[in-house]
Amino acid sequence: MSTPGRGLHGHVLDTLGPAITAGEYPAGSVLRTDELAQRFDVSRSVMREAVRVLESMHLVESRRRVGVTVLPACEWNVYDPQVIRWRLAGADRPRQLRSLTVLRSAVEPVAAGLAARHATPEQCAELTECALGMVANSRGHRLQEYLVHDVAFHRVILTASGNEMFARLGDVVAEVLAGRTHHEVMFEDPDPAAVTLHVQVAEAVREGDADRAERLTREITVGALQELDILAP
Amino acid sequence: MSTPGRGLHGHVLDTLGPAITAGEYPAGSVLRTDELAQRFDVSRSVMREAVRVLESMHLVESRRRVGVTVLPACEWNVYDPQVIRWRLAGADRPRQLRSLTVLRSAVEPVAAGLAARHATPEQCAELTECALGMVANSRGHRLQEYLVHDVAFHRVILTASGNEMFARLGDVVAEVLAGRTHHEVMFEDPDPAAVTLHVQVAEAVREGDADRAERLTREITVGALQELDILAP
DNA sequence: GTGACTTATAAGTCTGACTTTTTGGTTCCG
DNA sequence: CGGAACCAAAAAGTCAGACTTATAAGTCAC
Repeated sequence: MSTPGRGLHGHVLDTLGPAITAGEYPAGSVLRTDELAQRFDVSRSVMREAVRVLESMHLVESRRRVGVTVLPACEWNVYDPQVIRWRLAGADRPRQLRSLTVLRSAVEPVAAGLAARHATPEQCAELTECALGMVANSRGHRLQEYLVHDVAFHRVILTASGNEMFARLGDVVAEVLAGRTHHEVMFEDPDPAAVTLHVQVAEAVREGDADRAERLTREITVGALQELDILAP
Repeated sequence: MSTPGRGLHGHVLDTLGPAITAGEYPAGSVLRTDELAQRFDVSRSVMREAVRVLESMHLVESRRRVGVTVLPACEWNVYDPQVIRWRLAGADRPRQLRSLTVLRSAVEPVAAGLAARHATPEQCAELTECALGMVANSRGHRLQEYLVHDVAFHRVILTASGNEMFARLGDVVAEVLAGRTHHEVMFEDPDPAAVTLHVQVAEAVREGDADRAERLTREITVGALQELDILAP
């Protein structure tokens, strides 16, 4: 996915990144650039570039006379799309999926409210189209087609909010929705109530009703939380 | 701040990063590694490491026979703390501050609600202490001392939420609060109502009243939005 | 045991030669 | 005139090796 194998250092990252985020090297582990270079059969220059990238993600720290130290998970740049992808591909996928879903539940309602205020006519149209696409594919095991429209729907909401930080979460939401469809629950057709909510959100945004858009989106995200059993007992 | 001058490539980044995020090189601009290396008087290896880091932040893209192309702002990893710092230090500081404040307004109330459910006794105590510290420094131009406790308060909330994604926004919130105190409004003592709200949030969290904690925190963030004139007419 | 000194180590840096990919032009044929 | 195949240049990518620098850790004298 995304941009695989953009050079040798990319290949190294595709191996080291997942290994570190999966906890294969516990925090405090020390690696040596030269040894890694040998192990991956690349030159030191290439290895150094890879380490620099890991360092910019705060996955490791490089210090003279010590080596490359793996940092504790609380230091990681968990918003880096690459890190998110690595973690979703690894062992703590469930944990990551929960974190992201909680984040969604905080952000998307507010984004929907803002979208109701700022969405352009084109975005409103697109939103309606997505909602209709969801309806059209909500029955008969058309999960793949449903997913496409679902992802597009949430992307438009986030973009139309006019907030760049929200907009950049589009990929994250896409990943979560895709993950839900492919690996987790959802073996049968999507919940009709959720579909209806999406249609209503599109309505609210079109009519510029920020409060209603926010409230309805909150219902959607509450549903997402419940699917993962994230709720007070 | 943070980790300045961690090697030559760090110095290059400290110059190139701000320049790019400030829009000094418009999207699509093409740079050449060799030329940059000459300009910064470093070897190509060092320059390449710097470019790799910028690439991992999606600020630039490096392609053979083309060069290093500056990417449009919508591609940037705007959650990267380094990128946030660069942008806050640059020309679109106001815009960045608004984006972050809106993000806060979405995240913090939810985080407070979760904190009410998950906070340990120690965190509750710390929270109360912070609130008291805010009260104690809310009068008599003790802005610096007030800020310290304010930042600590929000950090505890985000951490106590138990969500790693929220916890990592501590630095961002700190940056926003500091920015508000130093550069923007706030030449006089903080709003007494806001101080009271913080005390009440601490109460609500201590009592495990998630709804109240969320509602009160929402009031705090609404205040922050209003300070920046972000509200519907 | 404490402090100053030494040493070994691993990252950091630089240089130069070589490889690979890709673009844009050129040529040749239909 | 237009398109396909070809070629050459440009810039990133890779590698190997020599050298520098910071620093953790060990050593020794006091």
